[in-house]
Amino acid sequence: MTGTPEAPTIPAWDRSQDAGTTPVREEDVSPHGCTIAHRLQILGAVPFFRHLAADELEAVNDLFSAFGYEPQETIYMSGAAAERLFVVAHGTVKLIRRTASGQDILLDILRPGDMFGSLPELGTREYLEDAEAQTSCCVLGVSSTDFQRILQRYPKVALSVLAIIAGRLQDAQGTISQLSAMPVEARIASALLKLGEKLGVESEGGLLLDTPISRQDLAAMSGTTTESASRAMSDFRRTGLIESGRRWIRIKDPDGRACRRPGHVFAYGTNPPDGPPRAD
Amino acid sequence: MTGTPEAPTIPAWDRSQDAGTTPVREEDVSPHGCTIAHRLQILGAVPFFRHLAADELEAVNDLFSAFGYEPQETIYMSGAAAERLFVVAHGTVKLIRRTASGQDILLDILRPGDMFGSLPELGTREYLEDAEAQTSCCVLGVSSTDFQRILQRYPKVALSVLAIIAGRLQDAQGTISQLSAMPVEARIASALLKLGEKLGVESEGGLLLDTPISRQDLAAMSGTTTESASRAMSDFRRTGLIESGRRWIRIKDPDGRACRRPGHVFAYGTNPPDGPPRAD
DNA sequence: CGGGCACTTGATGAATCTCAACGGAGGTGG
DNA sequence: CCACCTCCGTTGAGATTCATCAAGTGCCCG
Repeated sequence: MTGTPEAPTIPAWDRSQDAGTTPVREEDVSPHGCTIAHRLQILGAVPFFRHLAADELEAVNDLFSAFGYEPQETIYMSGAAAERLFVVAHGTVKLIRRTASGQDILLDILRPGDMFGSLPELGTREYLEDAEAQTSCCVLGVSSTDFQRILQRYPKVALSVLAIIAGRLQDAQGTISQLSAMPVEARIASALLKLGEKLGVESEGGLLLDTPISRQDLAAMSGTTTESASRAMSDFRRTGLIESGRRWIRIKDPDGRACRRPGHVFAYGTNPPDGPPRAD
Repeated sequence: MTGTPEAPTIPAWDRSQDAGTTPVREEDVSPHGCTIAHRLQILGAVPFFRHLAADELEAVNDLFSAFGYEPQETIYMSGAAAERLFVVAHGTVKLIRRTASGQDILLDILRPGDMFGSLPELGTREYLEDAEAQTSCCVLGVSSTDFQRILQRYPKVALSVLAIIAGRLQDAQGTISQLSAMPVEARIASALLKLGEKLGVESEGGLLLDTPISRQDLAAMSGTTTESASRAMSDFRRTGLIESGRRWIRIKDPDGRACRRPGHVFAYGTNPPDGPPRAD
């Protein structure tokens, strides 16, 4: 019993606005966001359920349950039995690996429509990472066995899930090569761009990361310390590449009109668009 | 046209034995290893085709072609159109990301039965990594569209592939946390244990890595330099943990009777078996 | 028998972690 | 509404790991 949502905690819908001087507005999570009526709509928008017929979607929907979490609350912990697969409905969720040395690694930040948790037929019977609510959020959960049945009944869903997981594998491999080859400042820049693509919303002055990202989050994404992350961010701010404050960040020139020049730190993309210059 | 095996190169079956003082015997790759007759047997042993009926397997087999490569030969390069999926039949294959800084990252070493290359329905239309023959090897290739059809026709295959890719994602995430959190020596030790699990064969005196692994390979797996890898290996050798020579390695105590004690470098496993000790 | 490659080892310096201290924002309780 | 307190972010100085540069050895192959 270590955080598996068998007995879902009370949703914290009544959470007061966190925003002060922050330009980041908290995702508006209202109680009816997870009512049975709306879950259909949410599941229907999930990439791998998109192609299901209405009645099929309804059948699938019956297998899911909703769970609410408040910020920083644990959804599951590594080591717990991996018996459930989740889909984010509202808010954002962090996937974190805790290492023996006490250092936390932020593997991913998930938005509505993203899946996480246990994948069926996977050898592992335990979660290998922690899942934690980053914002006030609502997730839909299905048992592994039920999801397994869904995959068997609707092959197209299985193919979509495969594509998603394969994409994540590619991303992870990109992260591996960055951790191996790039200096801290470039890794932070790369993390910012990745977050921008994923969570950015256009605002006057640039891409605003629409969820509270701390220096520690950036450090945990980049395999460094909060101090180093802070130093890099200060540099970027001084150079005018970003604006930032307490748990909010705006990337001033995401498209790289001024940034992605060769030699510049922001030139490091997530995936090199063209063939890498071999060093023969 | 940059290395896609449209026109497969001549197999180099006649390659003379590389073994000198090395205890690593080259995989015995004979020409008939890839004859049509034997391909059925090979494909039937592939994890995700194992459950196909004989006639189904035969139909699938017809879609594959065999390609032979000699050591260090490129199977495909990153940036090339990703239009083919491969399965290793004989030998071993390295997946390598080449970074802009010229540093190579060794993502994986693949054994017979392992798949690599393009996954269908995946957004990417180009390979993101290089695939290179590590030993003399034979691979079976199928076009992405044909593989897509296979997946659609045999849902069980799709589920198996999903499980495999999901497992690789977990591994990759483990690597990420190691690169982020562990010092060089521990990363090398961890790489050795991973290789041991994957490529090790019992031999008197310990687990012998049954494929030629250079210091540079270890460095590229661990995100460090050949010099650092060499220093770590020298330490391990002095401590009696391993034996090694020119492109061969024997792990003397893989089960960790003497090694996996707490505090020891070899205590770092690939995935922590029990809940991580939080540093609260 | 010569050259190249894999490996080793040492010295140096740069990148980055660690430790430490400080300022401000936001939230809490009086 | 103000005082306090905690957490986030910042910055500096010192310690440390690690990459880099530079030789040097032995094995294998041509």
